[in-house]
Amino acid sequence: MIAKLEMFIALAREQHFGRAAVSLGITQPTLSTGIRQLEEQLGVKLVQRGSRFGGLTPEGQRALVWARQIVGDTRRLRDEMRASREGLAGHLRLAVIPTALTWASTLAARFNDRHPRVTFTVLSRASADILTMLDDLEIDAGISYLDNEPLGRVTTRPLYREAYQLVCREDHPLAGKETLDWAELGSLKLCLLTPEMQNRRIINRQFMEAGVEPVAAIESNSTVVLVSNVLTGDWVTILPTDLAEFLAEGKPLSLVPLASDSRAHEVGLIAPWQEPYTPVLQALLDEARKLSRPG
Amino acid sequence: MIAKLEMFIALAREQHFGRAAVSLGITQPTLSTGIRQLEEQLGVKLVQRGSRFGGLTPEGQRALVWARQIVGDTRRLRDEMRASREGLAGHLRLAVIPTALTWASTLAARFNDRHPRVTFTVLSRASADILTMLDDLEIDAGISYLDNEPLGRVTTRPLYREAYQLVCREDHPLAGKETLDWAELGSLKLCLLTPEMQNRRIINRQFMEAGVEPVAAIESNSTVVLVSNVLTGDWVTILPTDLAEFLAEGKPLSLVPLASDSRAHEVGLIAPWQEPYTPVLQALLDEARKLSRPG
DNA sequence: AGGAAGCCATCGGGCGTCCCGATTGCGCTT
DNA sequence: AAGCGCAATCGGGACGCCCGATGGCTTCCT
Repeated sequence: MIAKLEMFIALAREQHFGRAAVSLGITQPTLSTGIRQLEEQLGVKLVQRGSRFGGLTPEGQRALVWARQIVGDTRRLRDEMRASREGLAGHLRLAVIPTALTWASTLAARFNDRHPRVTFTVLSRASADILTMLDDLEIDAGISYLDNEPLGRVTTRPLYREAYQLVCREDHPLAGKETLDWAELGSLKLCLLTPEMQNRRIINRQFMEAGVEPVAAIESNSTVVLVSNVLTGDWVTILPTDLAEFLAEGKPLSLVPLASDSRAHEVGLIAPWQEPYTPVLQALLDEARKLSRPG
Repeated sequence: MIAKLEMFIALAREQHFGRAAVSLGITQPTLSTGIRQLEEQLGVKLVQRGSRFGGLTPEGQRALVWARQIVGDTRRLRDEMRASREGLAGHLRLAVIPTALTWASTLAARFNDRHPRVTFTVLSRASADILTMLDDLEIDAGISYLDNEPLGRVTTRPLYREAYQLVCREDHPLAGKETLDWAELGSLKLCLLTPEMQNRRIINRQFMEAGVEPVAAIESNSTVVLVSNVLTGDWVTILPTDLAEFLAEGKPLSLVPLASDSRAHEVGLIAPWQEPYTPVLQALLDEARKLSRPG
């Protein structure tokens, strides 16, 4: 039964019988009969079929909610029993927005310091992906913006509020200034994250509120691209403080704080809401609370 | 896996391998190996053994919480799919404190009127039993006192507040009085519920606060016994209003309201907390809300 | 102290179910 | 009309589960 629910979840995620089967390490016929049996046991059609996958039925949508809960709880049961057997041990999978990667690494490092037998996978993902990955049980927790997208059934621990810095070469005209207003950046050669990333949308909003409409001539989904671009020419970029300091370290770059928005965007740890918490996740939430920086 | 979790839950409930097996309709060896396999899969000893059942280990206690959740969600998944197949249909099992039985019957009747394909089992149980039966998934909801025992992870819907009446024969000296104080009952021949029932403990407290210490010469766990006793002699009993009116109807009995406690004890529907709710349970909670009587 | 009874673990056999590779059937594209 | 991608179906081998029988241990009773 639980195995079939896992098949169902994988199918809903992949939207494709073959890929779902591969992702589970089974063959397509096995998954096909598994789904059929699940439908028979529940007495409901879960999947719209017509010689290819055609989405979930409304019943399938509802069943998916329960399936995620059941499968998730089963994994949590296993995890907790392993923890009670081996002490705090196991593997935590995190997905993190690019601009919070340095924080994620700090969190993981501190946690591993305290609990050496817990290992980590840290993935860089867009904030919207993080929520679906949480739903699909692909990750155990995420780090993302807390105050924007509808979050759903999750627990959050604030970590910090994003403040932004202009990053430019040391020989750039703006280098060395004390602070800058967003309005002063309207005419610069900007390279920024791609617009599907929430960080970019936040920056866009800041510009809009300042009344300027900048052109990002170079876009990327990687902050490394942004910074290396700044190094090669008279480009500038805009990055959150921590990440800016990290990437600029040891390079001929200058950071200029940007006028900070009083209601700056809050970034924090996001974990599935559950009752009770497994020891590992509880410890991670505790660690995040310790790490959190007011303001 | 789920089957084994059901075995585990049954074992925890029955505290006995043989009885647990019988309650599941399987043989004792099957249950025995099932538990062993569950322990192997989780890598933890769940049950204290020594040629007979010796209770759960601490890990077993924790695992039991998850097991109940997983098995409960699985049943809810099935229920909801059946509901979507056949409309609101199914079976609801309620456990109800004896003094609320008339309310339970009203609730069940109204609900069945609106949703004819939902059938009911209504059990009369002590309030403490109701909570363990909820935990053990033996019932879907209960009706009990809301403001006394620690309730745990449940949802509640208030139904009414208990007010008490003295029940006596029409030819009894007290018959026909407007009201009575608890203190005036100290010397009467009382028959009351047995002390393990919470209703009796509430009544005891009322007496204690009134400064009298009555002797219940006849005790029973059935309100029918109480009333039939009142009928046969110069006994009196004390019952909540609704039940008193119901049992006294058509009999030569007289009801006298007792000075009501301002913080009278609240009685209501109790269902396991869950997210989301199944359609049937949601409908029951809605019905209870409609039925609820302020005051 | 000895016998009996209760309780849980283990054993061996029969049956059901699951999984896989191969193949078929369907619909869309070219 | 042919090709291709996708999901369903088929047949066989293996694994796991359940049962009845049995054994070892403890506890209770006499």
